[in-house]
Amino acid sequence: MRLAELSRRAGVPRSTIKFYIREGVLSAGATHARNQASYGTQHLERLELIRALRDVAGLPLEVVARVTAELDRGWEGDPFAEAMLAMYALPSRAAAAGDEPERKRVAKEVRAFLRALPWTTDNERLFFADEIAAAVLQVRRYLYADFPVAGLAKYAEIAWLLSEAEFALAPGGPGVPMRARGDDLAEPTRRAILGSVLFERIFGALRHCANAMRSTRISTGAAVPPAAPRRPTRKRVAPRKKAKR
Amino acid sequence: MRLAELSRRAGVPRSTIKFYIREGVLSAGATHARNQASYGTQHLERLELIRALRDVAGLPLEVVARVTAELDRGWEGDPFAEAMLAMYALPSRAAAAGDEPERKRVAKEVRAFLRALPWTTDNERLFFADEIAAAVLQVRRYLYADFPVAGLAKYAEIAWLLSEAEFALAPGGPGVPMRARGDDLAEPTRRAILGSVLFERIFGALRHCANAMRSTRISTGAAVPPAAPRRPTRKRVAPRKKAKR
DNA sequence: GATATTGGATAGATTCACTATCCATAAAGC
DNA sequence: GCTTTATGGATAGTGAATCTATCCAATATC
Repeated sequence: MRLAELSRRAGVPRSTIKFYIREGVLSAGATHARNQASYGTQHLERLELIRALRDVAGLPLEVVARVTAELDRGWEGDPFAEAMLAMYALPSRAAAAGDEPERKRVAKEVRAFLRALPWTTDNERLFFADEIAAAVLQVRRYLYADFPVAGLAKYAEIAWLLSEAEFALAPGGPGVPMRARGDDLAEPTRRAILGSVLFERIFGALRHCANAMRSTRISTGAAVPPAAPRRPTRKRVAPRKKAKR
Repeated sequence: MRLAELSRRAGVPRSTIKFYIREGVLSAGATHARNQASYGTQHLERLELIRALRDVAGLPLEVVARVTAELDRGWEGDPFAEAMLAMYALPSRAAAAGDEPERKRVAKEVRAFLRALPWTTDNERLFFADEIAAAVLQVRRYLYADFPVAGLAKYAEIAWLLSEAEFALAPGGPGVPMRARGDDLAEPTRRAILGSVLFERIFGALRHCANAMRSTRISTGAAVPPAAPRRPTRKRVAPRKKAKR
């Protein structure tokens, strides 16, 4: 397909597509003459991923570029690894506090902490240690000067719980099967990446809500119901029916 | 204190402070002559909050302005309500998908869902319903065309769990007591707001990590340890009463 | 051969968050 | 009182990020 068609189908202006190619988030089409190039469905898919990442997560193009670069350098045999590795190019909100040696020290501590978790796999893929360390340093800087790395334990536990829920929801997972949108495009990689950012958004909103409710209960003296001690998770059977459309 | 001193103490350039005042994120000093104004500690605190919100959460100034406006219109008697209401000015990543009526319909559904939760307090403060509805619409648009509102249940449960952990950590809460940084400035409101954004960052990093580990385990066929079935949660000794202040 | 479209290059637009300069006025030091 | 310095307000400029518009010669299509 030609640029014009790609533009029309993706709903992105020609000039923007050219811009994306210039910036390296989108690969150039196959040129077979000085001013003739053709684009494939992979360009369309990539374009949709870029827009989603920008619309939903508001990621800067530079980060999107890292993600797509990760996607491009082939993990063909292993869509999960592919998606996940791409996803870990995601965060890097950088802006860590503290000086270099301190960051290194905390990162080391965090790695040790992560390794001690029951669900850690290997030692090499602990990229996030730096990210987590940066967050810890910010907490120390702005909130609790002596926040211990061990204070992450509860959060780690809950994060693992949340990842269970997220994966259960993935089509093919143990959750309720759902029809994926645009099946031809919704390959696992794209779904994994989008799922990560979309459910981050959902969960964030629910978290705000929970915090509000808890604080209201506390300040009005109302009873604060305990966090569910993991009841049998009743409704996994049928009851969850449809939604519209 | 004069502008120069405020600037020096907060580590923010004079021109930036003036800019913040112009933009309405910071209130003007008390002017007692055409070119004389004095600033109080509340200006210093506000300035530090603004910087933290920008550095840590990367919030756009417009959102910071909403937060500070919320703070300024007095909830004096109730620091919790104050902090929380300010915090709910936070999100609004807007950019909802779908048309007006659809959004309204989903928001209504979400409100009903929230009201049915065991921990919802009143019906008025369901601001987040719109935010959550927007997120649901994005999930439907980009991922699962028929994602049901009921699919939020698991997430809501986990969010409540997380909010428990967050509140337990607050100084004065049942968590490990920690020394707050700069006690004179760390009034409850500031701590609540900063805590919200900081722990969002921490938890997000841990979540990425958990997802990575889970996906690695799945793709390599390794055992996937179950999310803790809520073990006795050892340190719950004194049954958790109200939080600080 | 006439017309329209293409890819590539370049320049402009827009927004955001500052930053710098100017200036009449007030304060501080002498 | 007089000089120097600092102040607040206004205005303009900067730089990054993300597009958007225009121009152009080469190519495609009729």
